[in-house]
Amino acid sequence: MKKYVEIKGYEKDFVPKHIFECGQCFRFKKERDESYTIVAKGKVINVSSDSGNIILKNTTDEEVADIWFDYFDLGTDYSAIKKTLSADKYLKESLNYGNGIRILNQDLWECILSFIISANNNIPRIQGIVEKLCERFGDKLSAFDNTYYAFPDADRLKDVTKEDLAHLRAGYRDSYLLDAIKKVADAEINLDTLSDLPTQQAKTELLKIKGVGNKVADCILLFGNKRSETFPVDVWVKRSVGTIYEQEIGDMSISDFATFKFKNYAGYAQQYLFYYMRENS
DNA sequence: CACCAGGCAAGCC
DNA sequence: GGCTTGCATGGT
Repeated sequence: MKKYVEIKGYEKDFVPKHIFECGQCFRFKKERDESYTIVAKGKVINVSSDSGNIILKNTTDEEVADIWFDYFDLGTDYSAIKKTLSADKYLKESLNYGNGIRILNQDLWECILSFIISANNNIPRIQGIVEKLCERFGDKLSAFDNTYYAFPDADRLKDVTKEDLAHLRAGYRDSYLLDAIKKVADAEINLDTLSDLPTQQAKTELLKIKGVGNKVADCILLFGNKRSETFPVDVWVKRSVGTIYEQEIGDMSISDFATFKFKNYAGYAQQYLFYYMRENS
């Protein structure tokens, strides 16, 4: 059986380095050949690009159709997004810098726990904590002569205790993780139907979880629930947008202003901006 | 030894 | 309602 897939037609809009290192996802490993090995959707694949073609190793055409096409957002035309957003002169530099970024459609549950962990934390440490969570509680996966671990679902985690979580070294976030696990495992929050709700209601549901505030909820909605109109505002984005668009914002919040201004492309704009600001400050 | 990291909850007013 | 403060942990 063929164990890799080559996908043509994404010449300018698929750059693995920018996709994985722009801060949206935490479970990737850069290999010596500049490819990226990732664990997602309970599977391990290696991602690279070769003269404009996407190369996915350890997968099949069927999985591409069922999983990876959606995960990599391959149905979205990023050239069109960039063309529209570049009408804004302040975004041009960010769009150029982050060329080839795509907003991944990640697992909702994984996003909830990952972005709870992300609060007041730095990216290497977030990655380490998420990895330890998977090693401890996730299913073992074998690929590329190595062992990897899937992200554990809520049911698998439903009986973990604070003591179990202590080795993650997540600090005060332990109780937040436990609250998320409880509310989802007990179906107090139904993740299967979250997509059916209007964005504001979906956000209200997520805000019931301790440790999920405005910014974390927006990240979950954007990266795990296809809400591309959401615009997560962290310190970097706040500083740049707040000064760039000072005249236009008026009494709106930065987030509401961005959704008003960029509409369904707000989430994309945010990610280009965030990546550019974080790498160039 | 300070200060910081993709914020948040709790406690004030 | 908006504003301030404390916060586990590990790196610099």
